[in-house]
Amino acid sequence: MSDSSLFSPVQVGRAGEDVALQIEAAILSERILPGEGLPSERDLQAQFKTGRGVIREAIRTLKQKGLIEIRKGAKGGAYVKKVEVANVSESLALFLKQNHIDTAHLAEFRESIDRTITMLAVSRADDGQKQALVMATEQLKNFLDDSETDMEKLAELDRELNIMLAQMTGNPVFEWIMRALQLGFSSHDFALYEDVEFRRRTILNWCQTARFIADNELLQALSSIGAHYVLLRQCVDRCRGTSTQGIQAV
Amino acid sequence: MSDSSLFSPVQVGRAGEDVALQIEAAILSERILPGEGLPSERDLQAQFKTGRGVIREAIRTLKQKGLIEIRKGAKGGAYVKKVEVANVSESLALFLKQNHIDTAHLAEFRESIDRTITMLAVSRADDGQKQALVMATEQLKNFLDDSETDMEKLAELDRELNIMLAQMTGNPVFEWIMRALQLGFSSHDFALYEDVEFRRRTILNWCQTARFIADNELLQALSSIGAHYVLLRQCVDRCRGTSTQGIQAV
DNA sequence: TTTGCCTCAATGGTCCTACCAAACTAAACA
DNA sequence: TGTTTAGTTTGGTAGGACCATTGAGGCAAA
Repeated sequence: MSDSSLFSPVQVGRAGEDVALQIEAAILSERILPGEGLPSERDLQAQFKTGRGVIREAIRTLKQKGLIEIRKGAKGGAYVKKVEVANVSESLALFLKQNHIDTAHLAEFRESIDRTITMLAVSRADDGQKQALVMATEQLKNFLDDSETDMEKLAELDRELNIMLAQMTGNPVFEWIMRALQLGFSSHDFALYEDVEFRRRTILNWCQTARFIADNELLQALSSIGAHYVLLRQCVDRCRGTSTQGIQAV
Repeated sequence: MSDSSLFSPVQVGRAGEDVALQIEAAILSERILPGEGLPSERDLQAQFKTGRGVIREAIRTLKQKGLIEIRKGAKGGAYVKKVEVANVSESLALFLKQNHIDTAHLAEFRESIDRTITMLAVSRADDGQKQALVMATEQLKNFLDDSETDMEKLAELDRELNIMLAQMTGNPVFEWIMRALQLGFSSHDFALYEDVEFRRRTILNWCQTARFIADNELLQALSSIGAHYVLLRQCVDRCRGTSTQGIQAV
């Protein structure tokens, strides 16, 4: 599976950490490439001159970090893989959840990211991408009058739209941040689509935004983004306040 | 340490995952609060009706996630703690590193964040905070003509400045993102301070930016932020290109 | 009483051995 | 030739044993 002289026996204390660090270093320095497999637990046990439990804990750590995946059976073992955005978002979500993030602060952050993304998308995306975005928003309209709404599908579409927009910046970092944010707390966005009236407005707002972007109307697109977050804030307020309160005009 | 009926025995397959999930759920639902301790490994082993190895692997997973810390000896065990930003940044750094992020794309993202932060800081921070920022930048000047530069100290100052600015937005999300970004790849920024000429310009740029912010000169502050990234790009180009190439005028 | 030392028990860290379950391989067989 | 079956590899689990660390409580000396 892999070279034998890559690792050295463990010295003192926290052997598990040591093993994990050595293997992680081997992966990060690309001495072991994604797709390749580590030696079996029993082989590693021999190479590191340690107990199998130590190896298993190290493997566990690396798996948690997203650096490897584990397969059972013959030809099984730990296989190096590329770290996925999902790992970052899980970590982020955990942090946000345990630290009781104010949704208003989160919304403000997302709004700022959205505005930046919109600016970059308008100035960099080609006409094909912009048309594709408009097309995608048109699909949303199918959910306008659908009484028995498939929320799953709707949320999925919304997510794809956000990511499509992020991709149009030509900068993958924005796409990743967007994916992390989405995975982290899509729950908040759900609220927007739960209520019929908010759903209608949100969908129409998406269509409007896409059209402005396609027409290179930056300022109007930004304005439309702003309207989206006005909707979001109203929705959050409404869910928190007296639930029978009516929707105020935008 | 903790209630006895919190957990239930494990059923099938991946017992370790199951245990980890149950404990994680108990932590996230705040049935166990930060500072409190989990039962000892041997107690958990009894409660979950499983082997000690399984418990240890679960504990390892939670430790990696940053949900608990582990102490040895009497009164030792797993203690619940708040997830720290460092966990998010480590995860982020791992992702960025293994996916070979283009520094130009990263810089663009950081620049956009910096601009947003600056806008919010100018409009929300009180005069005290703004003065404090100016004061802090003045400290940088001590490093202007210092021949034997303490890079550690300088980098630390730079980091604190960025975080101070992020705090001035009044939105903790920006502070956390900034911390994550800093921890993730401060290495790139180091380059700016390595070269004497770049260091001089960067320090003066910081002072300028702080003054503009203190004077509520938003546009000029943003312009100054832009200049910072022009410097950064030049520096990166220079390091990548022929190393003897001179610094072009800004 | 106070201080310093010592012992002891609790607990995580490591090692080992055994067995089970899954999954791929190859031989045996129809 | 195609299918079934037995074997082998490998991770998953169980349980026991011992070590190192650490905190607490007791004991003795000042």
